[in-house]
Amino acid sequence: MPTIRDVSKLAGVSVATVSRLLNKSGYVSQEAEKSILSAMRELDYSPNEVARSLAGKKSHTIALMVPDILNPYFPRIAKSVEREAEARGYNVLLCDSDHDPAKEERYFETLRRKKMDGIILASYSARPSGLRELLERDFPVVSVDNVFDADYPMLAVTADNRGGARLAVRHLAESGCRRIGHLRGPRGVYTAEERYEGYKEELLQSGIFEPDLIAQGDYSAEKAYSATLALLDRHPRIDGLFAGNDLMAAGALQALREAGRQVPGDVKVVGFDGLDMPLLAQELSTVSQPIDEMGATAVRQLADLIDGKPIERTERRLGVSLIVRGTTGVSSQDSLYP
Amino acid sequence: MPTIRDVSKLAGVSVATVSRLLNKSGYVSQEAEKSILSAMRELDYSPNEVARSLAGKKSHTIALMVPDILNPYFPRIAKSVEREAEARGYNVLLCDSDHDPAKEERYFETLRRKKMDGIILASYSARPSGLRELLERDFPVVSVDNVFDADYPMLAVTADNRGGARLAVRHLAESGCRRIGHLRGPRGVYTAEERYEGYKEELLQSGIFEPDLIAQGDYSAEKAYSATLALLDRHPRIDGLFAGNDLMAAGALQALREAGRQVPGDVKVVGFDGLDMPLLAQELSTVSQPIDEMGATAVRQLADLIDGKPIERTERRLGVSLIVRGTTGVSSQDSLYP
DNA sequence: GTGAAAGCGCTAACAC
DNA sequence: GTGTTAGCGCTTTCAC
Repeated sequence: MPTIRDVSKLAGVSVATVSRLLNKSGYVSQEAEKSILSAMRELDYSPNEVARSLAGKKSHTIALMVPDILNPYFPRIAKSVEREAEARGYNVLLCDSDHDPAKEERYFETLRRKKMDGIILASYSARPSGLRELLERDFPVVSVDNVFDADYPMLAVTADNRGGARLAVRHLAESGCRRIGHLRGPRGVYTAEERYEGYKEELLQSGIFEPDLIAQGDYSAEKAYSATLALLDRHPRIDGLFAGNDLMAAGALQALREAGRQVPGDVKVVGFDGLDMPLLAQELSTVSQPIDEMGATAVRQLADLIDGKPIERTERRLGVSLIVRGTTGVSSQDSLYP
Repeated sequence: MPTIRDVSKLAGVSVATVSRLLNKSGYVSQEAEKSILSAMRELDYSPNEVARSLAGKKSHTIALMVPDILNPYFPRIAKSVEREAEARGYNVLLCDSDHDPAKEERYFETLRRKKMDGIILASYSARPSGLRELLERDFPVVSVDNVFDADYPMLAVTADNRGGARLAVRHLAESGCRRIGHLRGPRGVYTAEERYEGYKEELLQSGIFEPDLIAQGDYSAEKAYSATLALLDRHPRIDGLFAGNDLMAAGALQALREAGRQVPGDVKVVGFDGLDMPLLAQELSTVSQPIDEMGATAVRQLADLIDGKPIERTERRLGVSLIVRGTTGVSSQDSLYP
């Protein structure tokens, strides 16, 4: 593999000049530039980014930490993060913690060793100690769709979970539901708590809050399925259901179907996320998050952090919107496909 | 940040000894080990992987190139690749080409600069010139779910697409279908051609092959939706449909529903992939690929390539299996959820 | 405008 | 068993 030295020799200049041209730093005369360029072409030179990183103290790589890339929410995040990152000259290292705190900690150490320029944290484990250490070292980290407590001082990009939940529940109430259940996400997970709060607030305000209509889920369709069956068993007359995310809404729909409940006739259902899953997306009323924008915003914030630019807000909360479809009463014949 | 030199000083040994311990290469005495370990702890030392890469000629990172991480097939690949890679000490750089040849080429150049140890290619663009260059330089590359022609000599891990297609079509025929259509994948894409061939072979053998029952899709649900509507228009009496992948099957199901066709009553449908999408996975009969195994196998092959181990087979073809569910006649009440 | 040279933090001979 | 030292390929002062 040809090196910068080979190029400099062939071009009859010094490595410093080649480096200047490469990085567009400092002056390089027309003729020097010409001969360097042709030397590069002739040698098929390609700068060694590893050496650049070592000397220049920047790896031009950021890490994306997710709990499970199979959860369709995260490919959405990954897509937008990758896009924005690539556009800004960063590459993305995919870290799937697999919901395993040990693996996550392993990754934090790896990221430190690999001198990542920053981390987009789309994971939501409790209190990763590796993360605390990184933060103490002023490692640039931006959290997406999650807000940590004060022990973990970092930027966060989130959606308006509380407001979205209220939108969803209000819509159910306005559609005539009086017994509105909630299939909530895991305890201690920020978004789950926020959505639960929104649900509660709205119903409290309407005077129809009933704590026993809440079922515990873990953001997975499987758990949602069984939790919904149990909920139906306890409260056969439930007529509305706000699921903490679309995946759980899918599990709930399956359970409702098997329990012989008509949707939206007997029970109306609203999800959260606005994922674009085949079949599901045709039917499910949901609260849509601007996931792409969240990913892109996170990268932008991270890039500013890395560049040492002043950060105006430490928390960015993006708006959500209600999408009304078949599971709350509109004809399910409507198609998303053009 | 403390360096290996700081550790060696504090431990009262040379950097070489520390390096030996770090890499478990060469002998290190008990006492040296002890003092080094405590020095590391005291300094909170973390080896600089960038420097290791430069000196040691290995980045311990592989790239995963996908055309679109939003297509649910690719998170499956990503998951298994990441898992196997992490277990073997490699990290994974996510490269989403976005179906854009220019972006893909940009990535090939980047991967060369970043000294990736290898590439898992789950992309399927025609003839990337950047890839040819990498191959010429003996860059380790393993292709998943795709086989390139002889100009691109590399290992490949695929599923038995042809056999799977025959399984699907035979199942439709045995279920009583006589006019079996095919919603095929994009021209020139290896898996699409293979599945098409299998479809054709099986029907030719049964004596019910009819070329006009073939509709062109592009592996997306949207295109499948419109192509299916057009197909139904041309051939209202179609009674079976083999979709080239599950995403297209989803689009087809939507079209059939809107066209007023009963599934599986009027038309039976089989997909390909065995994706685990909410709702869809409850109903769709499909040919299941061992995606996890394909990803893991690809990483294993790649690791062997990187380590210079002898490769026994340049092409690995994994078996598939038919999963019969609601869209070919079994009660759609069956649930995948426990 | 350009070049010489000192690192960046680590590995790997090679010598002891 | 351990230490010395020459790189790995690049960036970046600092002179000229």
